[in-house]
Parts: sequence; structure tokens; C-alpha cells
Amino acid sequence: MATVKPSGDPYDRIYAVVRRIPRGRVATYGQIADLAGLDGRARQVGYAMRTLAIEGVPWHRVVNSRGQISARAEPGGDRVQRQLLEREGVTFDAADRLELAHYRWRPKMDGRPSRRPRAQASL
DNA sequence: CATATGGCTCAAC
DNA sequence: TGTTGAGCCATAT
Repeated sequence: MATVKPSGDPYDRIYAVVRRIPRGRVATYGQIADLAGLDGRARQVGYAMRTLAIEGVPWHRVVNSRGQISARAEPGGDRVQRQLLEREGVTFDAADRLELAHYRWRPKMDGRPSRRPRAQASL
């Protein structure tokens, strides 16, 4: 019995999206957030995973926008994620990054409104 | 209820 | 390529 979050909410959608990531493909937190309807809240996507310690959800297919595995709270955890990806055919370069342009998952996104750009501070 | 982080992201240097 | 700065918001204390 996992430490289930009270109230199903957005988290359920996040898992649903992550689960839809095909094998050998990866997605970014921002992408998941976008698909889950949490546009702009990429952080919470990562949070949802860390806090819930999911089962049956290919969390390892979720990386940051640089195509790199972010360091997580657990020691060596990022290493595990990398191995899981390599096992699915994903290769990493010397900088521990994968070619997002090649591995990024592209869902249909039919009829979904584009995410609104954040208001950048005027410099 | 107020702070302090944090598996993020984008734009500009 | 990497660094810096600012925005976002849920968890943790």
C-alpha cells in the first residue's frame, strides 16, 4: 500500500501519461505536465514521483528537458534510472545525456490547447 | 499560517 | 556548453 496521496487529482493524470510512454522512449517533466494538463508545473510532476515512489509506472522514462537524469534524493538512484533506460535501448553520451531529439516521445495531442508561455521578466 | 526547499523550465549571457 | 536569474507551486517543518 503505497503512500497514496489524498484526493486523486492531477497526480492520477500524471501517472496515466507516464504509463503511456512507449518502451525505448522518454519524455520530459514539462512534457508530462503539459499532457497531464498541468502546463508549466513541471516540478510537481517530478514531485509526484518522488513522494509516491510509484509502482508500475515507468518513472525512469521521465527525464529533464536537457535529456539528462536529474540527481534525485536517493544515492545512486539516478544510476538505476540510466540503466533502466539503457536496457530499453536508450544510449547515453559522455555527458550522461541522451539524444532527446531522437528518443523523445511524441503523443498525439489532439485538440489540446498549447501551453501558455510564462511571462518573462523584462530586462 | 510562514518559510524553505525542490527528480523543472525558459530566456539571456 | 554551462551559468545565472526569475517564475511556478506542492511538500515538509
